[in-house]
Amino acid sequence: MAVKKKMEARKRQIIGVAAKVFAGKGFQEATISEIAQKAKISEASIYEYFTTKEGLLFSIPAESAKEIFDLMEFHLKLIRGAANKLRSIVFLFMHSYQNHAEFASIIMLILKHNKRFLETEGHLVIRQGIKNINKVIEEGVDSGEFRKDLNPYLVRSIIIGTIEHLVTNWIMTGRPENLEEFVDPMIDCIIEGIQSRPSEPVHWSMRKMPLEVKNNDES
Amino acid sequence: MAVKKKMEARKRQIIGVAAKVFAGKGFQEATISEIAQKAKISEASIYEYFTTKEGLLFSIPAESAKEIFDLMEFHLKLIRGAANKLRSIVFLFMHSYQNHAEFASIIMLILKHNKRFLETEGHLVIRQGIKNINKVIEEGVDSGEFRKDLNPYLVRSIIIGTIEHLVTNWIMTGRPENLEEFVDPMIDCIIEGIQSRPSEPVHWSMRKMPLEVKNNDES
Amino acid sequence: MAVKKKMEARKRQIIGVAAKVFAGKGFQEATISEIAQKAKISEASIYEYFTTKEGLLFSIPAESAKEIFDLMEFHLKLIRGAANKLRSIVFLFMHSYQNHAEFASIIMLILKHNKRFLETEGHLVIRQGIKNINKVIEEGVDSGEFRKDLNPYLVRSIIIGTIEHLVTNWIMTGRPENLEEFVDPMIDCIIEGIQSRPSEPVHWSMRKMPLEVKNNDES
Amino acid sequence: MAVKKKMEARKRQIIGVAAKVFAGKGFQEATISEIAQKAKISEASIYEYFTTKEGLLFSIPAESAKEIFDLMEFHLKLIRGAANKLRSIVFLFMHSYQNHAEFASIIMLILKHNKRFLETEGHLVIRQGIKNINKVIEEGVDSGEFRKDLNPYLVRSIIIGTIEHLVTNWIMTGRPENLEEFVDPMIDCIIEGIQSRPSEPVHWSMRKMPLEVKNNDES
DNA sequence: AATGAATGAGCGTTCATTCAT
DNA sequence: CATGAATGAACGCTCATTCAT
Repeated sequence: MAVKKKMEARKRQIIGVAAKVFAGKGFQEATISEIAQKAKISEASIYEYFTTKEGLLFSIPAESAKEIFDLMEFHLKLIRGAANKLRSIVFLFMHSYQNHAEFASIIMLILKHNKRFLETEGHLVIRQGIKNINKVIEEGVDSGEFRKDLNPYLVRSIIIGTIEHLVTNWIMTGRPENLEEFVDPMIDCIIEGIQSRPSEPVHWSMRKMPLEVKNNDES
Repeated sequence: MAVKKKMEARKRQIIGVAAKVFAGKGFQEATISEIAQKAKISEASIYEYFTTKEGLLFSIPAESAKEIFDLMEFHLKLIRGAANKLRSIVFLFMHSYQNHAEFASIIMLILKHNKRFLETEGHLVIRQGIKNINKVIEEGVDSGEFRKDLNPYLVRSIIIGTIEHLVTNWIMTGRPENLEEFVDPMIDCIIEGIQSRPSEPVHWSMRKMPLEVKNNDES
Repeated sequence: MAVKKKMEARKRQIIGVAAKVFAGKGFQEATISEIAQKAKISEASIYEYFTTKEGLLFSIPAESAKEIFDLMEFHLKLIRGAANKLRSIVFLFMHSYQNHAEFASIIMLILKHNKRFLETEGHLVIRQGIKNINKVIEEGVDSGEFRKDLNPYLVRSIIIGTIEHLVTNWIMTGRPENLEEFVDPMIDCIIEGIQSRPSEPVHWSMRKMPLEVKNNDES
Repeated sequence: MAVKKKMEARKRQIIGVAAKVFAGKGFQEATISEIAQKAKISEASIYEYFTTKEGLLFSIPAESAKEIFDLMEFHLKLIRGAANKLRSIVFLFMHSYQNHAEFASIIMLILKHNKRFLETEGHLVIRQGIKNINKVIEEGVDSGEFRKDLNPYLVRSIIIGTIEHLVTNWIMTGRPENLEEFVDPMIDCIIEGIQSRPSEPVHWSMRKMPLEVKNNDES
């Protein structure tokens, strides 16, 4: 058991170092040699824990992703109203990416475009998470909070696409400094649309319920 | 003149082949050797036209992108109303990507994440094109068609992010088969929002106006 | 320890093969591939021991040179008289080059003209050795054995230049077969000059003190 | 005829440019492309005048060498005394190298070590010139000016070796700045030897006939 | 005579991966 | 469990040289 623990710890350590290196240089530019050096381990030893370089890459998001989506699921149970749930989801994404820049880099710049990753367990977690978004949208439609004629796949694509675009831009250019500040305007925009209206009745569900009242202690 | 033409033709031919290969295998997986073979040319000759493998890659979008954005600019002059213009823009993107799958692959899966590409002339064209979207949004805000409190960067991000997400998904999974059918729902969604409303007055600008029939007489 | 030894042995083996190949074909004409083949090792393995082809080249003289110059220093301590010391030095050079033709080739035909080699540790050893010649000349001047008005740099240049010329010629043409036979006439010539004299008093220091059991019949 | 002239001029121009490039970068680092560019000619055209890159290299010294050795022959006829003739020869070499640094570089760093060059017409000229030195030495021996027991090959090697060493050092390090100031001390040294003598009878031929005002202080 | 275009032939170097110890 | 040592397998890129025009 202690042995298993140790192995798990070692594995996590390698993943941590690999995440840094992959995020910094991309998959191809990164080398096992560099990862080994920075993890103070031999190259050969890395192959004791991971079958290939790509296998190591694919192992990176598993934990973080699970963490995020578990948290998401937890939050969604506490919140009422599809709009507020969406806001919570978007916030959680933005917050997580903002505070895990390496994770964000790896997801947005490397894994998102790797077809082999799609069949990975790491991606399974992500797919599960995305289903939650679908569920919330459908919930909103069913409850009458959202328009009946919505295409949930499209709405989900708008939400995720926007998030990914903002995060990718943030990674590539460094701007904007604070991703979270886009959460509210973004949700507002998606909920209400960009069209101006004579008189805008504020639906109850639009009352912002700030997420900030959570303690987010990440080391 | 004929000489120049010939060189240009050769160059274009190489670009065409390279686009296919890069789109099919990604940048790293693709080899100059394969491109040369398929272009029925020697590897060395490729280096007569392009300085490096990456230089060749960066040369691919230049023309197509310019074509698209020129067309976009042309259309935008003919269309009245910011919403309709946005619809036109989105349609043009979707249509172009749909009909240039390789171009789409290269942009979405390879170039979008290459920092060196950002400083390329190919990217300059794209940046110019994106400015047009900004302009349309600002125009809509100024004319009162859109809400005054919009953050144009955000709106642009929603539009581009959504497009990129849909296109990327389309490339990665093969579905949905028809990108263009997303144009109207997407624009509707973004303009009106996803919120259901008691009575939804249709703003004049929401009247769908097919792109092909220009000249919109708003009586 | 045994491990270190093995690596060192391997390294030396590669150096040995490389010396042969470089000496035979010159630097550019030689290929890593050939060296690897002859050393019965993979090309990649060579790069485990040496960073570049040039690095491998530069590693060749290090040991041999050190050996020679150490021996020189040892001998110089045993010999009295600057002239005899010079004779010893020249003999040692000629003897070494004669018996290490590859080493001679590499030094004379390849390294001597490589500016990057000047900043190498291998060259450092050589510079140290040359300093010894300077010291002997200065010693001879100080002791009155040599003329007071000598320019030591010039004298050294005469000695080294002559050696290099003879050795280079020997490498390039194969003649003369025996380099060592030039040692005595050369030193005599440099010590006494080529001028004929009415009566030539033999200074005590000119008594040849042979390094080897050479028969020097000075009648 | 005018055509021939033009071709000759063109050839000389190419040689001039090639000399600069080869001297500056060495044979391997130099490229036909660079030479062509600097000569404002196409690469292909160079091959109208020279069969190969090496052929071009070998063509460089022909003229300059002939010039020098013709001049040498001319001078030697005017001078009396083997020692003075040697002085003149050495001066001519040093002077020529000093004033044709590129020529010096090419001879000393590139051609001297090329076995194929030995069979070239360019080398023939040089061999012819060197024979003159032999002749002078033999003349000196026959006339009694030099010792009877001299090995002319050795003496010649001392002279040429020293020159080559000084020139090579000058090229490689940039010092000493004035090669000519070595002529007198060098000849003195070789003629008289480095040995100090109780009373030095100055042979008439030793009267220095300074070509330049010496004063040789090199650090 | 001049050259634009094309290429054959190589080569050094990198790295993920394996395996005996 | 850890790793030192070895390597197979590529690949991008360079350049001297050729030849049709």
